[in-house]
Amino acid sequence: MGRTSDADERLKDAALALMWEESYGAVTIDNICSRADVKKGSFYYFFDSKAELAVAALEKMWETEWKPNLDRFFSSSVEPLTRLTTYLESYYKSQVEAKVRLGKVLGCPACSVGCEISTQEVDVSAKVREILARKRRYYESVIRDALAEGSIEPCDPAHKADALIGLIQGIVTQARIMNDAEVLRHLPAMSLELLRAKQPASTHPTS
Amino acid sequence: MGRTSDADERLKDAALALMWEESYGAVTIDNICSRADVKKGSFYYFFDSKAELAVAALEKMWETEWKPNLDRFFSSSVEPLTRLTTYLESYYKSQVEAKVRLGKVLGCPACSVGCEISTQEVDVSAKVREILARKRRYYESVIRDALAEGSIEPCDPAHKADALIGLIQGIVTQARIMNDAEVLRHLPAMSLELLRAKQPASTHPTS
DNA sequence: ATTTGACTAAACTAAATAGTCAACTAATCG
DNA sequence: CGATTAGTTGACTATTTAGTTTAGTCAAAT
Repeated sequence: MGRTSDADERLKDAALALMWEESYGAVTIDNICSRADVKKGSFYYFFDSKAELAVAALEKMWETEWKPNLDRFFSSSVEPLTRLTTYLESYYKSQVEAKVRLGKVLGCPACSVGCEISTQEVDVSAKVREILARKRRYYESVIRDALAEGSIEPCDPAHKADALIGLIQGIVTQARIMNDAEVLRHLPAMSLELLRAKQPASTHPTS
Repeated sequence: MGRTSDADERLKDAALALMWEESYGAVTIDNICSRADVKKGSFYYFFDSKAELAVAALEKMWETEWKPNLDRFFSSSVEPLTRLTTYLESYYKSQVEAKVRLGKVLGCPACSVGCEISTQEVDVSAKVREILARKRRYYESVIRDALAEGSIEPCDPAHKADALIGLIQGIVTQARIMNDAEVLRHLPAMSLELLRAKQPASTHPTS
């Protein structure tokens, strides 16, 4: 009953976008409200703090963006290594697009925000870790499937996943720091090499 | 003439420590002043803004910490791959120590701050990039020397350096996000594997 | 020893920011 | 319809923050 609203959704969208384009600390509640076209009173009607909104925004991002996207690319019907390379290629493209649209390479919001606030905001950190752990499963299953299929050299899947995640996150962060999407261009090939893929696998030519 | 002061040095030290333990955005000029035991009037006597101080603090960090440390570990008198592994092992130890001392894994200040402010503070970003580029040379020369020596499989040194830096930075960031220094434990071994070192090389047992 | 310039102290202003509140509006249900 | 619940608004306070000012202190060079 009563009236309904999507102001809370607009707030989550605005918060995510601003934290991503700038940083958690640089964004104020006023900024978020004004971008969402919501008054401060309404903000506090829905959320108690910026941290609480950030947690909700990250969860929404997972549910509406990351998960659907990952499910699409990491479908079991696709060859394991192809899941990975097509995903990373699309990642590269999306960062190129962001650079064109905003003049900035934004990288990964979970990693950026997580790195920024891990020593401060406990709840936000926990949500970031949770989301990164969910994403990890996709990578790990690629490795297991590739291993079963024999398309990569034998290895310990958990350790390889650590290394792969590290490499990807590191290169993505590098791209943000350098504000240069081209850093991401060789990421598919780098990943395959890290995994010791037996064949070149279907990656599009990369220079 | 006139008197001398080390207030500016204390400000740089305080700024670096705070940005590292928390984040660039979470730290205020008042925080820095109070940690450095310097009054705001003196702050503005030496620096125009937090950004300017941050640039000076990062440069000081390079000059007094990073460079001496890197020169020590990456001495040409040491076998190329041993330079890398001993450096990474000491990195692991220092992060374990930070965790004990502060209860927090801090990661790399240049990467954390760089990632946080790359879309906002132009001057600080430029300094971060400069410092990361200087550090890159040490990695690249390890790769070239290892290649010349035949201790790693043939590769393109520049591309390998990209991947190695990505991996290291990614794992270090991961350690900060997870607040878990153990993430760094296998970094020496991971790096050797990424480089395709021909022998196990002198790494202490890991796992 | 005095002068000069480097530095400090503390109190100040102005702006930004977080957070509150009570009155208001609109949708829904009986 | 009118009552109820859900959401909105703008004006409000209190605090934090950046940045300024001015008078004064101290150390070194002459």
